Parts: sequence; structure tokens; C-alpha cells
Amino acid sequence: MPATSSAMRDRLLDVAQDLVQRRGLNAMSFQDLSNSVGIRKASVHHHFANKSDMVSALLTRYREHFSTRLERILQAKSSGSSKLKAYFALFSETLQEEPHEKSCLCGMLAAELLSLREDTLEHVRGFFQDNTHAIVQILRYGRRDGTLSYRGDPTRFAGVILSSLEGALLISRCEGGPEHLDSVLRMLLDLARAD
Amino acid sequence: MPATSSAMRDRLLDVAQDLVQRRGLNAMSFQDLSNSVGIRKASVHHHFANKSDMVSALLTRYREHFSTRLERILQAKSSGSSKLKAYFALFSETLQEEPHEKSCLCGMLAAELLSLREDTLEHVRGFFQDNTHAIVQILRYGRRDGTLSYRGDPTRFAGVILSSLEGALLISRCEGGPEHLDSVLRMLLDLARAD
DNA sequence: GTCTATAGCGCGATAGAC
DNA sequence: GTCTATCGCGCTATAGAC
Repeated sequence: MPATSSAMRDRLLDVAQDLVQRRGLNAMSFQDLSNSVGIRKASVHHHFANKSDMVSALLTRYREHFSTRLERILQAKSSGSSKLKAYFALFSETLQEEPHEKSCLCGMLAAELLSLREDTLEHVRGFFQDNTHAIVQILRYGRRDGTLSYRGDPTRFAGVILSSLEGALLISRCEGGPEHLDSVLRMLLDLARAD
Repeated sequence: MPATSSAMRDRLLDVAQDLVQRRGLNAMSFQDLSNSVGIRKASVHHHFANKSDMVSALLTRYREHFSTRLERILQAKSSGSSKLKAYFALFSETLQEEPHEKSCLCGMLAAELLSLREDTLEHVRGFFQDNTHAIVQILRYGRRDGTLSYRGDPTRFAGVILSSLEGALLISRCEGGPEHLDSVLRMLLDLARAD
């Protein structure tokens, strides 16, 4: 157990995550958190000794949560192509929320890599590895059940899929709506269904 | 002519671009520029009234430069698949430079969107549109000369390619080397050559 | 065009009362 | 666990001498 758990701590992490997904790490301050949750800036330090610790805690929680969702998709009694669509939904739902300015937490942090502590960077890497692994499993599953029929090595294809999702989130958010991301998702589905 | 041109101004923009591509906009300061180019922080303000103006100037120059390189590829007497490889090189060369921590300028700025002035945001959007357009032209050219044979709408495929490149830069940089990006580029070439 | 000096602010962080 | 108060720093930006 890395630190105490409490309702306030969770609220702070919720707000912090939202702000990082919108603005980025370096544009989020303890003052912002204070304003959102209704306790003073100094009180935030009771829950997180410093900003690096807070980001580390944020990523620990995020990865746990995300891994659970990945596992749920992999374990579900559904076809390979359904699993792939469910996986895509994990990314598209982030951007759906108006005004379409939230991106992937780890995508945002990856851009601000050089501001991260080493253990936090390791979490970001771990997130990308977890995702690559999950996509590979989905692709293999879909090839076996006949609902996906891509060409070539699933690991390499998974790399393209993950990269596309992260990049499409960036570009879509920039254009102010989910259209670009939706287009990319449809194309990826087409590619995964072609042989 | 938006502002005076000078050697020092260009040096400042060079350093600023390098820092933004590595650290991101909000982790770059006038003090950093001052340290790198050897004039005082206050003197930087002689060349750029404020930070927003500097970023705007940075993007104007970057887009001009990038458009020239795109045009050169499109006009070259080379095959469609050669053009695509040359286009990919525009992205991979950024990351090649040791210690593999430089990403696409507009990819970085897209992550820090909410810190940008509206005219600068418009430049970032324009960059993505310029690139999409160039990729579409390359794909069409390659289909005509028989060196590329992808399936479906070239505009949609171009969206996947651009997204993959931006996302792969983020992920590769995170993993500390060009391996992931290289893998994605090879897979994209395979996809563009398959029918 | 570059300098010194400084204003004014927001930041992360700490001390100590309640 | 939250508060008030404050420290010290780095930032953007400005004033004015050279």
C-alpha cells in the first residue's frame, strides 16, 4: 500500500486526471486542484507530498483501472471483431465528452516525457505495453474465430493500431471533434477484416 | 512581413523549436533560450514581444519549411512508393537524432492545445491538413504508377498514416529508441503495397 | 540590439495553529 | 484533515541606460 486511501484523495486524483487529459501535466497546478475540490492548496499537500508523487499515484490508479477494462474485454464471451470494437471504444469515449478536448492520459504524458520522474515514465511505457499485448490477443482471437483476417504479424499490426489511436486522438482533439478519430477507427476495422 | 528578420531571431527560433520538440511548450522558457544563445533573457523580448508571438512565428516558419519539403517530394521524378518512403523519412529523421527524444513540433503542440493562441492553433490544424493532402497525393500517384495498391479511399487511408506517424513518434520516444516507429513504418509500407 | 534591474505573479512546498 | 501565512523560486514582461 503506497499511501492512505480516502474519498478526498480520490476526488483530487479525479480532478488531476481530467486536467492532465485536457491541458497536459505542466499546465496543471495544485491551485487548480484546490479550486475544483474546495480545499486549500496547502491541504492538497497532505494527500500528496509533492507533484511527482501525485502523478505517480495517478498513473498507478489509471493503469489498474485500465487493465481491468482490458481484461473484461478479453474475457468477454464475444467475437474477435466485437472485442476490437470494444477496445476502440475505450479510446473514442474519452474524446466524445464535450467539448471534445480530453485525450489519452498516457498520450498526454508521453508528450511531456522529460518532465516525468523515472518511475512514472516506466508506468507510461507499461501502459503502452499492456495495450499492445491486449491488441495482439484480440487480433489472434479474431483470426481464430474468423471475424478478423488481417495480413502479417499481429504484433506489428498492433503497433500500428495503438499508434493510430494515440495519434488520431491528438489530431481529432485539435480539429475540435471526433470525426477524424471515427474515420481512423473505421479504416482500422476495415484493415483488420481484410486479408 | 510580420516582424524583422535577423540571424539572432533565427537562432532563437532554432533553439525554441528544438526545446519544444523535446520538452514541450510549457517546459520551455525565455531563460532557456537565453542560456542557449548567449544573450540575456530581457534581450529575447526585443525579438519576440511575448511568448505567444514567438510560438506563432515558430509555426509560421515551420510550416513554410515543411511545405517546401513536401512539395519537393511531390515534384520529384520518383515512384509513388519512393515518395511515400521519402515522406516517412521526414518523420523518422526527427527521432533519429540522439538521444531519440525529439518528436514532431505540431504533435507536441497538439498535446498542449489549450495553451495555444487561436491563430497558432490554426497553424497546427493547417499542418495536419497539409500533410493529409500530401499523403493523399502520394497515394493517388502510387496507385496510378502501380507502385502502391492499397484498398479503399485514399483520404481515409491518409488519415491512418498521419495518425500512425504522430502516435508512433510519441510511443517510440517514450521507449527511448526508433524501433517502434521503424516497425510501424514498415507495416504501413506493407499495407500501402497490398491490395 | 543588448544590457541591468526590477516589477508582479503563480508556482511548489513548509511551518504551525486549530 | 484543513486552515492561514509565508518562503523562495522561476516565470513573463517592462523600464531605461548604454
